[in-house]
Amino acid sequence: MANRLTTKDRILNAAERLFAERGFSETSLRLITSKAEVNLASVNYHFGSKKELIQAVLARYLDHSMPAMLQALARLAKQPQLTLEDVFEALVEPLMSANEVRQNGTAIFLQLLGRGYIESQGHLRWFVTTNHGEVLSSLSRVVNRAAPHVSPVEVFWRLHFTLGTLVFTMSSFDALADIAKVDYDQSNNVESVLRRIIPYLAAGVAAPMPQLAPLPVVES
Amino acid sequence: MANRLTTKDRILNAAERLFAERGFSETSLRLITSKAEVNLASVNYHFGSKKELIQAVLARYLDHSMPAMLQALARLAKQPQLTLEDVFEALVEPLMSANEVRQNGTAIFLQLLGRGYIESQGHLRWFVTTNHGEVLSSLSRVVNRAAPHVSPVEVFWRLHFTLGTLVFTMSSFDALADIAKVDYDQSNNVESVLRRIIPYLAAGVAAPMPQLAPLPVVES
DNA sequence: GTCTATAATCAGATAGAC
DNA sequence: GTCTATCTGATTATAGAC
Repeated sequence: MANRLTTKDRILNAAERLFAERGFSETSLRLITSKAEVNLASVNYHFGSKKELIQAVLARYLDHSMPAMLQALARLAKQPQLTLEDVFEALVEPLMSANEVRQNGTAIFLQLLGRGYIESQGHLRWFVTTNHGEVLSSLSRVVNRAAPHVSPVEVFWRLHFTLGTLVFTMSSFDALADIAKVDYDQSNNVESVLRRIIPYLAAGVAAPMPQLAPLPVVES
Repeated sequence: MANRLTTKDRILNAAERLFAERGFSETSLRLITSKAEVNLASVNYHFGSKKELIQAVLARYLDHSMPAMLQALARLAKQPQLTLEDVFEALVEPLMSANEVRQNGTAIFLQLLGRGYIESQGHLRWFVTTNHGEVLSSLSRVVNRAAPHVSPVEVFWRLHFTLGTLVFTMSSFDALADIAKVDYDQSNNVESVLRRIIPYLAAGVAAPMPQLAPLPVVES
């Protein structure tokens, strides 16, 4: 034992890497336990089921980053003047703090989040929104104050557009960074991409309201 | 037979719906063939394997929409004056033309595309980029002309941010449209969301260049 | 082309010895 | 807590009759 992590932690560490890289359903418990060098049965002993392991992996990041997010948002709420760039800038640090959980934690966290939303593992979406919905509503309020010309429902849409930008980019981070290096000789790490993304998000969220023709009836 | 689609088409139709809704690996051939009301073995007879079925499903949309995209881009390239809103507006119609392939085709197409990129089914990424990479490079050129203050490498990043916005939003379309209806009493269909997304994308792509500190060595 | 039947594999979960 | 061995069920794919 001595200089070795507990079995539980070895499982969590191996699982989060594999889940982020390959997705939840593409990652078998057998693969996890072999990478973690622990016994297959230990997953069920420590976590009960694969579903609960997935939630435990995500919880480790959510419990760490969401409070940091809320704090940052609370600080922003007190600020008298507020631009959208300020808002998104302020969220980088809480996101980067996921690197304290683990090396490359920020990328892993955002990849897991994206996979959680997209693999319609119903239980995950429920798990995230019921435990951490406050972050989104708090963010909505701050954004609304920084961009008062954007209606609340439009803020709702644009924050989800923003989430899509973030998680998709992080899911493809390795491939995209490779192309940027090969085709444009530009080096990037997770933080540089996050900062590269900020002006894009800020400008997008602050864009003029769309002019939509009235909807025809029915259709979905 | 008479008034009944061929077995091959019945499989494609059932498969694309299920793949778009649930993802590729979460959709078994058994589920597909039962929804399509055809025999399980017919998938392998007509397509050879699940992998090839996935590619055939995507190909039907790519072969239809990508040429339309290229035409729209060619028209744009000839235009003397060009704004980014023009560019993205012009792409809505080719995207909506996927509805000619099938009811709700646009949403299905974008969901499939997103899942193809995110479920690291390596073969799919390769399949898409080798067959239709020209669309991206053509789009890059047009965008670069409409927003000359954005460097080519930044255009590269921002178009991928844009792809993320699109596919993530469409993957979550039903859930998001539900929330917009319940919480904000706002009805939406696929086209209205696409048009809602345009100002966001246009503003994001046109945003001022990021000011980045020089990168430290190493790190990924 | 379509069907039944089945092969071959792999998944998550568990019983029970230690 | 950890291990081996195994259960149970699902999956893709195929052989072979019709």
